[in-house]
Amino acid sequence: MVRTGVAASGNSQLTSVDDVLDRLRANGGRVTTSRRLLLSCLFEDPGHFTAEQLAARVQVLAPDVHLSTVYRNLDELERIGVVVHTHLGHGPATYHRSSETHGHFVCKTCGATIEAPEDLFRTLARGARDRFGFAIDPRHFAVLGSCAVCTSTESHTSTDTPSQAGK
Amino acid sequence: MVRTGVAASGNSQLTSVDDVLDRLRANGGRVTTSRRLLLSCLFEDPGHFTAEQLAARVQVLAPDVHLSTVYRNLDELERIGVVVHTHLGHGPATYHRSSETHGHFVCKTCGATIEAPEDLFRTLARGARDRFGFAIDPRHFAVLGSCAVCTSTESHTSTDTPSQAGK
DNA sequence: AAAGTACTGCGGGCGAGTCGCAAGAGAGTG
DNA sequence: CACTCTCTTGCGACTCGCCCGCAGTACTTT
Repeated sequence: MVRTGVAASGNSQLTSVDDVLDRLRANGGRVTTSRRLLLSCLFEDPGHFTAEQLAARVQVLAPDVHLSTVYRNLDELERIGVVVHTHLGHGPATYHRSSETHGHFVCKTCGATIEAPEDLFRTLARGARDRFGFAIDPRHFAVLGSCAVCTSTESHTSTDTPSQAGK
Repeated sequence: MVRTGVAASGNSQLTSVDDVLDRLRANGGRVTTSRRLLLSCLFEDPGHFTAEQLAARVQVLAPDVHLSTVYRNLDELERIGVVVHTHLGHGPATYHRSSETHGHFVCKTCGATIEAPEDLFRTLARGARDRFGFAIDPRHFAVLGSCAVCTSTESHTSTDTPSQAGK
Protein backbone atom coordinates (compact mmCIF):
# COMPACT_ATOMS: atom_id res chain seq x y z
CA MET A 1 0.00 0.00 0.00
CA VAL A 2 2.20 2.83 -1.27
CA ARG A 3 -0.42 4.70 -3.15
CA THR A 4 -0.59 8.41 -2.48
CA GLY A 5 -3.85 9.44 -0.95
CA VAL A 6 -6.40 10.17 -3.61
CA ALA A 7 -9.49 9.90 -1.48
CA ALA A 8 -12.69 11.34 -2.78
CA SER A 9 -10.90 14.15 -4.57
CA GLY A 10 -10.88 14.09 -8.39
CA ASN A 11 -13.95 11.92 -8.57
CA SER A 12 -14.11 12.48 -12.33
CA GLN A 13 -16.52 9.92 -13.74
CA LEU A 14 -16.42 6.47 -12.31
CA THR A 15 -19.55 5.29 -13.97
CA SER A 16 -18.61 1.78 -14.97
CA VAL A 17 -16.78 -1.17 -13.55
CA ASP A 18 -13.90 -0.63 -15.94
CA ASP A 19 -13.60 3.03 -15.04
CA VAL A 20 -13.08 2.06 -11.46
CA LEU A 21 -10.64 -0.70 -12.30
CA ASP A 22 -8.63 1.75 -14.39
CA ARG A 23 -8.55 4.15 -11.54
CA LEU A 24 -7.45 1.43 -9.21
CA ARG A 25 -4.63 0.45 -11.55
CA ALA A 26 -3.60 4.05 -12.07
CA ASN A 27 -3.10 4.31 -8.33
CA GLY A 28 -0.80 1.33 -8.20
CA GLY A 29 -3.59 -1.05 -7.30
CA ARG A 30 -4.31 -4.29 -9.05
CA VAL A 31 -7.27 -5.68 -10.87
CA THR A 32 -8.31 -8.98 -9.38
CA THR A 33 -11.21 -11.30 -9.80
CA SER A 34 -12.72 -10.48 -6.46
CA ARG A 35 -12.60 -6.77 -7.18
CA ARG A 36 -14.09 -7.12 -10.58
CA LEU A 37 -16.92 -9.25 -9.25
CA LEU A 38 -17.55 -7.02 -6.29
CA LEU A 39 -17.79 -4.02 -8.56
CA SER A 40 -20.14 -5.74 -10.94
CA CYS A 41 -22.44 -6.50 -8.02
CA LEU A 42 -22.40 -2.90 -6.97
CA PHE A 43 -22.97 -1.60 -10.47
CA GLU A 44 -25.70 -3.96 -11.55
CA ASP A 45 -27.99 -3.08 -8.66
CA PRO A 46 -28.04 0.33 -7.06
CA GLY A 47 -29.50 -0.97 -3.80
CA HIS A 48 -28.01 -1.27 -0.35
CA PHE A 49 -26.08 -4.38 0.58
CA THR A 50 -24.27 -5.59 3.61
CA ALA A 51 -20.75 -6.89 3.23
CA GLU A 52 -22.11 -10.35 3.86
CA GLN A 53 -24.68 -10.08 1.10
CA LEU A 54 -22.08 -8.82 -1.33
CA ALA A 55 -19.75 -11.65 -0.37
CA ALA A 56 -22.53 -14.14 -1.02
CA ARG A 57 -23.13 -12.70 -4.45
CA VAL A 58 -19.47 -12.68 -5.33
CA GLN A 59 -19.11 -16.24 -4.09
CA VAL A 60 -21.65 -17.47 -6.61
CA LEU A 61 -19.02 -16.99 -9.28
CA ALA A 62 -15.90 -17.27 -7.15
CA PRO A 63 -16.60 -19.38 -4.08
CA ASP A 64 -13.17 -18.87 -2.56
CA VAL A 65 -13.47 -15.14 -2.10
CA HIS A 66 -13.27 -14.59 1.61
CA LEU A 67 -15.50 -12.26 3.56
CA SER A 68 -12.50 -10.38 4.87
CA THR A 69 -11.41 -9.74 1.30
CA VAL A 70 -14.78 -8.21 0.59
CA TYR A 71 -14.39 -5.95 3.61
CA ARG A 72 -10.92 -4.89 2.49
CA ASN A 73 -12.07 -4.18 -1.02
CA LEU A 74 -15.05 -2.21 0.18
CA ASP A 75 -12.72 -0.14 2.33
CA GLU A 76 -10.52 0.51 -0.65
CA LEU A 77 -13.46 1.44 -2.84
CA GLU A 78 -14.69 3.78 -0.18
CA ARG A 79 -11.27 5.39 0.01
CA ILE A 80 -11.36 6.24 -3.65
CA GLY A 81 -14.92 7.42 -3.41
CA VAL A 82 -16.76 4.74 -5.35
CA VAL A 83 -18.94 3.46 -2.54
CA VAL A 84 -20.11 4.72 0.79
CA HIS A 85 -21.28 2.75 3.74
CA THR A 86 -24.30 3.66 5.77
CA HIS A 87 -25.47 2.50 9.13
CA LEU A 88 -29.13 1.64 9.11
CA GLY A 89 -30.04 1.22 12.72
CA HIS A 90 -28.57 -1.54 14.79
CA GLY A 91 -27.61 -4.08 12.17
CA PRO A 92 -24.58 -4.34 9.95
CA ALA A 93 -23.48 -1.46 7.73
CA THR A 94 -24.76 -1.35 4.18
CA TYR A 95 -22.77 -0.32 1.15
CA HIS A 96 -23.92 1.36 -2.01
CA ARG A 97 -22.51 3.40 -4.87
CA SER A 98 -21.65 6.90 -3.84
CA SER A 99 -23.48 8.36 -6.81
CA GLU A 100 -26.72 7.51 -5.07
CA THR A 101 -26.77 10.40 -2.65
CA HIS A 102 -29.63 10.33 -0.23
CA GLY A 103 -30.31 9.99 3.43
CA HIS A 104 -32.23 7.19 5.09
CA PHE A 105 -35.16 6.89 7.40
CA VAL A 106 -35.31 3.58 9.22
CA CYS A 107 -38.27 2.43 11.23
CA LYS A 108 -37.07 1.20 14.56
CA THR A 109 -40.04 -1.09 14.93
CA CYS A 110 -40.21 -2.89 11.63
CA GLY A 111 -36.87 -1.96 10.10
CA ALA A 112 -38.37 -0.50 6.94
CA THR A 113 -35.95 1.77 5.11
CA ILE A 114 -36.99 4.88 3.25
CA GLU A 115 -34.61 6.71 0.99
CA ALA A 116 -34.82 10.37 1.82
CA PRO A 117 -33.90 12.91 -0.83
CA GLU A 118 -31.06 15.21 0.15
CA ASP A 119 -33.07 18.38 -0.01
CA LEU A 120 -34.92 17.34 3.13
CA PHE A 121 -31.68 17.79 5.00
CA ARG A 122 -30.91 21.22 3.65
CA THR A 123 -32.33 23.18 6.55
CA LEU A 124 -30.61 20.96 9.05
CA ALA A 125 -27.34 21.31 7.15
CA ARG A 126 -27.64 25.07 7.12
CA GLY A 127 -28.45 25.21 10.81
CA ALA A 128 -25.54 22.96 11.72
CA ARG A 129 -23.17 25.03 9.65
CA ASP A 130 -24.37 28.41 10.86
CA ARG A 131 -24.59 27.53 14.52
CA PHE A 132 -21.72 25.12 14.96
CA GLY A 133 -19.59 25.28 11.83
CA PHE A 134 -20.48 21.63 11.46
CA ALA A 135 -20.78 20.10 7.99
CA ILE A 136 -23.22 17.22 8.19
CA ASP A 137 -22.98 14.19 5.97
CA PRO A 138 -26.57 13.05 5.62
CA ARG A 139 -25.51 10.01 3.65
CA HIS A 140 -23.65 8.27 6.38
CA PHE A 141 -26.27 7.95 9.04
CA ALA A 142 -29.81 6.71 9.05
CA VAL A 143 -32.45 8.65 10.90
CA LEU A 144 -34.37 6.31 13.14
CA GLY A 145 -38.00 6.78 13.84
CA SER A 146 -41.35 5.23 13.21
CA CYS A 147 -42.84 4.57 9.81
CA ALA A 148 -46.45 5.36 8.96
CA VAL A 149 -47.63 1.78 9.42
CA CYS A 150 -45.98 1.24 12.77
CA THR A 151 -47.00 4.62 14.11
CA SER A 152 -50.66 3.83 13.58
CA THR A 153 -50.30 0.25 14.83
CA GLU A 154 -48.66 1.35 18.04
CA SER A 155 -51.45 3.71 18.93
CA HIS A 156 -53.89 0.80 18.74
CA THR A 157 -52.03 -1.89 20.66
CA SER A 158 -51.01 0.21 23.56
CA THR A 159 -49.80 -2.42 25.97
CA ASP A 160 -47.46 -4.85 24.38
CA THR A 161 -44.70 -4.71 21.83
CA PRO A 162 -45.85 -7.26 19.32
CA SER A 163 -45.06 -6.65 15.68
CA GLN A 164 -41.51 -7.17 14.52
CA ALA A 165 -41.66 -7.52 10.78
CA GLY A 166 -38.49 -8.33 8.91
CA LYS A 167 -36.74 -5.66 6.87
CA MET B 1 -40.91 -10.41 34.40
CA VAL B 2 -44.70 -10.28 34.64
CA ARG B 3 -45.12 -6.56 34.63
CA THR B 4 -47.65 -5.20 32.22
CA GLY B 5 -46.11 -2.99 29.59
CA VAL B 6 -45.94 0.55 30.78
CA ALA B 7 -43.31 1.78 28.36
CA ALA B 8 -42.88 5.48 27.92
CA SER B 9 -46.53 6.16 28.48
CA GLY B 10 -47.56 7.96 31.67
CA ASN B 11 -44.13 9.48 32.12
CA SER B 12 -45.41 11.65 34.97
CA GLN B 13 -42.41 13.11 36.73
CA LEU B 14 -39.43 10.90 37.22
CA THR B 15 -37.11 13.60 38.37
CA SER B 16 -35.24 11.86 41.14
CA VAL B 17 -33.66 8.53 41.85
CA ASP B 18 -36.41 7.69 44.32
CA ASP B 19 -39.16 8.57 41.90
CA VAL B 20 -37.76 6.04 39.49
CA LEU B 21 -37.30 3.42 42.15
CA ASP B 22 -40.90 3.89 43.24
CA ARG B 23 -42.06 3.49 39.70
CA LEU B 24 -40.00 0.36 39.36
CA ARG B 25 -41.52 -1.10 42.51
CA ALA B 26 -45.02 -0.11 41.47
CA ASN B 27 -44.52 -2.17 38.33
CA GLY B 28 -43.54 -5.27 40.23
CA GLY B 29 -39.84 -4.58 39.91
CA ARG B 30 -37.39 -4.53 42.78
CA VAL B 31 -35.10 -1.97 44.22
CA THR B 32 -31.58 -3.30 44.30
CA THR B 33 -28.19 -1.84 45.01
CA SER B 34 -27.08 -1.95 41.43
CA ARG B 35 -30.17 -0.11 40.29
CA ARG B 36 -29.90 2.54 42.92
CA LEU B 37 -26.26 3.16 42.11
CA LEU B 38 -26.84 3.15 38.39
CA LEU B 39 -29.59 5.70 38.77
CA SER B 40 -27.52 7.93 41.00
CA CYS B 41 -24.81 7.96 38.35
CA LEU B 42 -27.33 8.94 35.73
CA PHE B 43 -28.90 11.61 37.87
CA GLU B 44 -25.76 13.24 39.21
CA ASP B 45 -24.33 13.97 35.79
CA PRO B 46 -26.50 14.65 32.77
CA GLY B 47 -23.78 13.67 30.31
CA HIS B 48 -23.53 10.72 27.96
CA PHE B 49 -22.04 7.50 29.17
CA THR B 50 -21.39 4.12 27.68
CA ALA B 51 -22.58 1.06 29.54
CA GLU B 52 -18.98 0.33 30.33
CA GLN B 53 -18.38 3.74 31.85
CA LEU B 54 -21.50 3.45 33.94
CA ALA B 55 -20.46 0.01 35.10
CA ALA B 56 -17.09 1.39 36.14
CA ARG B 57 -18.74 4.12 38.16
CA VAL B 58 -21.13 1.75 39.82
CA GLN B 59 -18.29 -0.61 40.60
CA VAL B 60 -16.51 2.02 42.63
CA LEU B 61 -19.11 1.49 45.32
CA ALA B 62 -20.20 -2.04 44.48
CA PRO B 63 -17.36 -3.87 42.76
CA ASP B 64 -19.36 -7.01 42.12
CA VAL B 65 -21.93 -5.45 39.84
CA HIS B 66 -21.50 -7.14 36.54
CA LEU B 67 -21.47 -5.40 33.20
CA SER B 68 -24.33 -7.52 31.96
CA THR B 69 -26.40 -6.37 34.94
CA VAL B 70 -25.77 -2.80 33.91
CA TYR B 71 -26.95 -3.62 30.42
CA ARG B 72 -30.07 -5.28 31.75
CA ASN B 73 -30.86 -2.40 34.04
CA LEU B 74 -30.28 0.14 31.32
CA ASP B 75 -32.67 -1.79 29.12
CA GLU B 76 -35.26 -1.76 31.85
CA LEU B 77 -34.80 1.94 32.47
CA GLU B 78 -35.16 2.59 28.80
CA ARG B 79 -38.35 0.55 28.75
CA ILE B 80 -39.93 2.75 31.37
CA GLY B 81 -38.66 5.86 29.67
CA VAL B 82 -36.04 7.07 32.13
CA VAL B 83 -33.05 6.85 29.84
CA VAL B 84 -32.45 6.67 26.13
CA HIS B 85 -29.48 5.31 24.31
CA THR B 86 -27.87 7.03 21.40
CA HIS B 87 -25.40 5.80 18.85
CA LEU B 88 -22.61 8.25 18.33
CA GLY B 89 -20.84 7.02 15.27
CA HIS B 90 -19.05 3.70 15.27
CA GLY B 91 -18.34 3.17 18.94
CA PRO B 92 -20.50 1.80 21.70
CA ALA B 93 -23.92 3.28 22.45
CA THR B 94 -24.19 6.01 25.03
CA TYR B 95 -26.95 6.39 27.57
CA HIS B 96 -28.36 9.51 29.11
CA ARG B 97 -31.48 10.68 30.86
CA SER B 98 -34.41 11.02 28.55
CA SER B 99 -35.24 14.48 29.84
CA GLU B 100 -32.21 15.75 27.99
CA THR B 101 -33.76 15.88 24.58
CA HIS B 102 -31.39 16.85 21.85
CA GLY B 103 -29.79 15.45 18.77
CA HIS B 104 -26.08 14.93 18.24
CA PHE B 105 -23.51 15.93 15.69
CA VAL B 106 -20.43 13.78 15.72
CA CYS B 107 -17.27 14.59 13.81
CA LYS B 108 -16.18 11.53 11.91
CA THR B 109 -12.59 12.68 11.94
CA CYS B 110 -11.96 13.61 15.55
CA GLY B 111 -15.03 12.18 17.24
CA ALA B 112 -16.09 15.46 18.80
CA THR B 113 -19.72 15.46 19.88
CA ILE B 114 -21.97 18.48 19.65
CA GLU B 115 -25.37 18.51 21.28
CA ALA B 116 -27.82 19.83 18.77
CA PRO B 117 -31.00 21.49 20.00
CA GLU B 118 -34.18 19.84 18.82
CA ASP B 119 -35.46 22.80 16.90
CA LEU B 120 -32.78 22.28 14.29
CA PHE B 121 -34.52 19.07 13.34
CA ARG B 122 -37.96 20.59 13.03
CA THR B 123 -37.87 21.11 9.30
CA LEU B 124 -36.54 17.65 8.72
CA ALA B 125 -39.22 16.21 10.99
CA ARG B 126 -41.93 18.05 9.11
CA GLY B 127 -40.59 16.96 5.75
CA ALA B 128 -40.34 13.34 6.82
CA ARG B 129 -43.86 13.40 8.16
CA ASP B 130 -45.43 15.17 5.21
CA ARG B 131 -43.71 13.22 2.51
CA PHE B 132 -43.44 9.77 4.06
CA GLY B 133 -45.60 9.72 7.15
CA PHE B 134 -42.40 9.02 9.00
CA ALA B 135 -41.95 10.27 12.55
CA ILE B 136 -38.24 10.80 13.13
CA ASP B 137 -36.65 10.40 16.51
CA PRO B 138 -33.75 12.81 16.42
CA ARG B 139 -32.55 11.67 19.81
CA HIS B 140 -31.62 8.21 18.85
CA PHE B 141 -29.13 8.80 16.07
CA ALA B 142 -26.08 10.96 15.77
CA VAL B 143 -25.55 12.93 12.61
CA LEU B 144 -22.05 12.32 11.35
CA GLY B 145 -20.10 14.97 9.59
CA SER B 146 -17.11 17.20 10.01
CA CYS B 147 -16.61 19.68 12.79
CA ALA B 148 -15.32 23.20 12.21
CA VAL B 149 -11.76 22.36 13.20
CA CYS B 150 -11.46 19.24 11.09
CA THR B 151 -13.11 20.84 8.09
CA SER B 152 -10.50 23.57 7.98
CA THR B 153 -7.65 21.17 8.73
CA GLU B 154 -8.64 18.86 5.93
CA SER B 155 -8.58 21.59 3.34
CA HIS B 156 -4.93 22.29 4.26
CA THR B 157 -3.51 18.79 4.44
CA SER B 158 -5.06 17.50 1.29
CA THR B 159 -3.20 14.23 0.94
CA ASP B 160 -3.18 12.24 4.11
CA THR B 161 -5.60 11.42 6.86
CA PRO B 162 -3.60 12.39 9.91
CA SER B 163 -5.37 13.71 12.95
CA GLN B 164 -7.36 11.32 15.08
CA ALA B 165 -7.99 13.07 18.35
CA GLY B 166 -9.81 11.30 21.14
CA LYS B 167 -13.42 12.04 21.79
C1' DA C 1 -40.46 -16.01 59.05
C1' DA C 2 -41.55 -18.14 54.90
C1' DA C 3 -42.63 -18.26 50.19
C1' DG C 4 -42.44 -16.69 45.68
C1' DT C 5 -40.10 -14.71 42.06
C1' DA C 6 -37.33 -10.76 40.26
C1' DC C 7 -32.40 -9.93 39.82
C1' DT C 8 -27.72 -10.91 39.67
C1' DG C 9 -22.95 -12.91 38.77
C1' DC C 10 -20.85 -15.66 35.82
C1' DG C 11 -19.40 -17.72 31.82
C1' DG C 12 -20.17 -18.55 27.31
C1' DG C 13 -21.78 -17.11 22.83
C1' DC C 14 -22.86 -14.30 18.77
C1' DG C 15 -22.50 -10.89 15.07
C1' DA C 16 -19.70 -7.48 12.87
C1' DG C 17 -15.49 -6.26 11.64
C1' DT C 18 -10.16 -6.29 11.82
C1' DC C 19 -5.46 -8.09 11.67
C1' DG C 20 -1.10 -10.79 10.83
C1' DC C 21 0.82 -14.06 8.19
C1' DA C 22 2.32 -16.85 4.56
C1' DA C 23 1.02 -18.10 -0.01
C1' DG C 24 -0.69 -16.44 -4.47
C1' DA C 25 -1.00 -13.61 -8.43
C1' DG C 26 -1.11 -8.89 -11.24
C1' DA C 27 2.11 -5.58 -13.74
C1' DG C 28 6.07 -3.77 -15.33
C1' DT C 29 10.87 -4.96 -16.94
C1' DG C 30 14.36 -7.11 -19.47
C1' DC D 1 8.35 -15.23 -22.15
C1' DA D 2 10.50 -15.29 -17.66
C1' DC D 3 11.47 -12.67 -13.59
C1' DT D 4 10.75 -9.86 -9.96
C1' DC D 5 8.49 -6.80 -7.06
C1' DT D 6 4.85 -6.05 -4.15
C1' DC D 7 -0.03 -5.76 -3.91
C1' DT D 8 -3.85 -9.08 -2.63
C1' DT D 9 -5.85 -12.91 -0.79
C1' DG D 10 -7.42 -16.90 2.22
C1' DC D 11 -7.33 -18.27 6.55
C1' DG D 12 -7.73 -18.28 11.26
C1' DA D 13 -7.63 -15.95 15.30
C1' DC D 14 -9.03 -12.06 17.69
C1' DT D 15 -11.42 -7.76 19.41
C1' DC D 16 -15.46 -5.27 20.69
C1' DG D 17 -20.09 -4.53 21.96
C1' DC D 18 -23.74 -6.79 23.60
C1' DC D 19 -26.91 -10.67 24.85
C1' DC D 20 -28.35 -15.16 27.01
C1' DG D 21 -29.06 -19.24 30.10
C1' DC D 22 -28.39 -20.91 34.40
C1' DA D 23 -28.27 -21.41 39.13
C1' DG D 24 -27.90 -18.94 43.28
C1' DT D 25 -29.21 -14.50 45.77
C1' DA D 26 -32.11 -11.26 47.84
C1' DC D 27 -36.20 -8.19 47.64
C1' DT D 28 -41.45 -8.00 48.82
C1' DT D 29 -45.48 -9.51 50.24
C1' DT D 30 -48.34 -12.38 53.32
